[in-house]
Amino acid sequence: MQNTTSKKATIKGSYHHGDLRSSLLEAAKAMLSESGIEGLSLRKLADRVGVSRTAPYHHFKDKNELLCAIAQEGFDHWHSNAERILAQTDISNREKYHQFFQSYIGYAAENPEMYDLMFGRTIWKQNSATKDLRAIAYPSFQRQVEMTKKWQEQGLMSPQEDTLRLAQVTWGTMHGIARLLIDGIYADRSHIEEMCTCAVNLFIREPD
Amino acid sequence: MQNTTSKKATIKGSYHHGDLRSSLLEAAKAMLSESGIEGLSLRKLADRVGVSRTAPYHHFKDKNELLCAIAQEGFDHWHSNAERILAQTDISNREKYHQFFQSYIGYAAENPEMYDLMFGRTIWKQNSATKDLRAIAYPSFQRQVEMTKKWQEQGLMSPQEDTLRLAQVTWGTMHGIARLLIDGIYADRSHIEEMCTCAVNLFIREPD
DNA sequence: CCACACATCTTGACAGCGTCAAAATAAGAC
DNA sequence: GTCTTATTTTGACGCTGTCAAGATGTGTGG
Repeated sequence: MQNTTSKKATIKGSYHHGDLRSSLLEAAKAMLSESGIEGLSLRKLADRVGVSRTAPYHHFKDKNELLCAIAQEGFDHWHSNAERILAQTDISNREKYHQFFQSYIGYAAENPEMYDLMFGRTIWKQNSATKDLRAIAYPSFQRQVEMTKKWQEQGLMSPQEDTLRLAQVTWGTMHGIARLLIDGIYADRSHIEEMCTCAVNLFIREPD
Repeated sequence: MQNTTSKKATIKGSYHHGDLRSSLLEAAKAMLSESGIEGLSLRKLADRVGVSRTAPYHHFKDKNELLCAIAQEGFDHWHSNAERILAQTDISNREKYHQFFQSYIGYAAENPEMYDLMFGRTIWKQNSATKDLRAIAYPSFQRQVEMTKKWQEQGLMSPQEDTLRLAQVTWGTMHGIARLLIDGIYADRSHIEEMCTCAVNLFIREPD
């Protein structure tokens, strides 16, 4: 959209660069989707924005903090996606769940590198997630559990199963299919719809 | 077990080191399970085996080829595991599937770094898998599809679903749960059994 | 038995990475 | 207008994967 110069002119009350932090985030997101987490180096990022190698360190403690900040935006984006689907009132619960499921896989397929960052080992494996990121990510699963409970009460899902386990299994399925897709293992983008339908058939009981 | 010196003495008809290749593989597997893919560097590996930094390059074209060779051994290990379970004749089909499912998750939980290597993006994302690795990994899913077909015929799984999609979804579920576990996301080792039971309940129809 | 060919291993080098310390620069406050 | 503070840069260190060239040991053909 607009370049950094115009931003500088707009905000004006800023320091040397304008606002390096958001410029870095913007460029980093672009680099992420272009070349993945492995291809995102702080040096190339700084170069792209036009500052020296160590300039980013005054806005992010280290690379991990930058990655967490990017992931945060990813969660924001996905959450608004999910809310929009779940807020619908003119479709059946089954259809709503189907859309939710497919939209989750779709988000992963369309933003593979972002999804990998949000739900991959880079951040979560060695507990390197920022407090801010945790504050957005943790409620994400909590909501999944609550929704599962509601779906059970509505007779959409088996009421016999423990809610937490059911939520883990159903989310695990979405996560697994997403990962198979984005890692290019035995699954193809063109099969997304059929896979989702199949999964929903297994999880959702027929309406009475 | 035995150190390289004794191996050298045993095999004897070898060159400078004995057999560097298998020593490297052995040490690399140890380093992998100790500190993960990220912690496995060729230089530290060479140091550990007691050779110079570039010695490994005469046995593996590059790091990727070494990783593929390790993954191969992982597939071998898992396959023998799976065969043993599926060969049982004294238990019900349902129980057999349950054991298979739980054993898959168990393997991932007990060998998290190996699982990540075998089914993670490091190898598969940019099609960097060796021919040899492909020759072991691809039939692995093929077998999953064949088993799914058999389970459908036996009335264990829904015969209405397309076999390939069903195989993708059920394997996706195993893969997803495994990943949530080993990446430390919203799932705990102590819940493995319950999660597996829940998943099996969803996938397997009650016996008539 | 010796020389030659070859497999194997080592040393040196290069570019890239994340990150720290110290110096330079610009902005806002008094 | 000076001073404090925020921001940015330059220099450096150790780590990484990998290539080129040299050194060394092994097995083979004469």
